[in-house]
Amino acid sequence: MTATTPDQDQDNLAYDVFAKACPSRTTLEHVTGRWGGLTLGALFEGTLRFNELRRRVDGVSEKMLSQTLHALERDGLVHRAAQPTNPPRVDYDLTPLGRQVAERLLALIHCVEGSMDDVLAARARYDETRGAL
Amino acid sequence: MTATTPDQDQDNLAYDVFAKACPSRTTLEHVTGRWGGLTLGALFEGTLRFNELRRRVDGVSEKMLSQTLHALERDGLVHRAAQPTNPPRVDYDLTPLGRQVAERLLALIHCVEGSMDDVLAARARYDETRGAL
DNA sequence: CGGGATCCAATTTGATACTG
DNA sequence: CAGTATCAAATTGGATCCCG
Repeated sequence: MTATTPDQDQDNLAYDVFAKACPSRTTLEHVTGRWGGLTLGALFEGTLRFNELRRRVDGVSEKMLSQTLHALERDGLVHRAAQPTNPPRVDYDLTPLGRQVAERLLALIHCVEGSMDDVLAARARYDETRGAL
Repeated sequence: MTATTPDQDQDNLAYDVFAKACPSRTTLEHVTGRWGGLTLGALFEGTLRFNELRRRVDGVSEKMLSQTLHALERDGLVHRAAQPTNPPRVDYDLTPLGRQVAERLLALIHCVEGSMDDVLAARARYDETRGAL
């Protein structure tokens, strides 16, 4: 491979989230957004139907779930299987790509959950010293 | 250490992001929020000053950066070192905890960046089939 | 049941201006 | 330089109604 591709040396910077206009930024936002992350997390455990998902992701509205699901489906992270029965039944599950992403996301989530004691302690300290000043 | 702490067996579910009222949810939002993630990512590479950070995180406003930084500092992920010089100089860097979290976050970011070709392809497919319907 | 469309309220965000 | 304060605009979020 000659030097035709500038940024291929070590970091694969074809897409850079730090750049305002990069599409990776919007995808990252779908993934890490308020509901995107929880949705992926829920689906990581297995296939779910719309209302199951809604119950699992505590606090999400129909609209937001629907919207989130569309974005994730469009990005190829979630697969939607609609069955033409009556009443209708639609199953959602992760694509292989979605599974990869969700894995990293869950690692992050668990890391945060596991550090909450430290976080809470830090908050208490911050609030104290700030009030004492 | 005796069995005084109930949830230490395997999953450490003392904090559950899926629960609406759990503090871990707010911390996760600070971390994965629009600017939190990019800020942590930028600081992972090294100490930065306020305006350096602002330049690095393309598109962030003063206000949002300031707000983001406060939240992350309060959560104990970012350390703020202000020097009483003139002009003032303030250095930001990650705490050990922040480093742990940022590592997972970057794994996620790189995973997404590395999958963008697939994502873009999926989007094109989605938009097509949708327009054709 | 699974959602789309709509309307409205609440939040978030971003310029801009100002301070130490 | 490193922020805070303020205000208006953009976005998000939710409740509701409706349809297949």
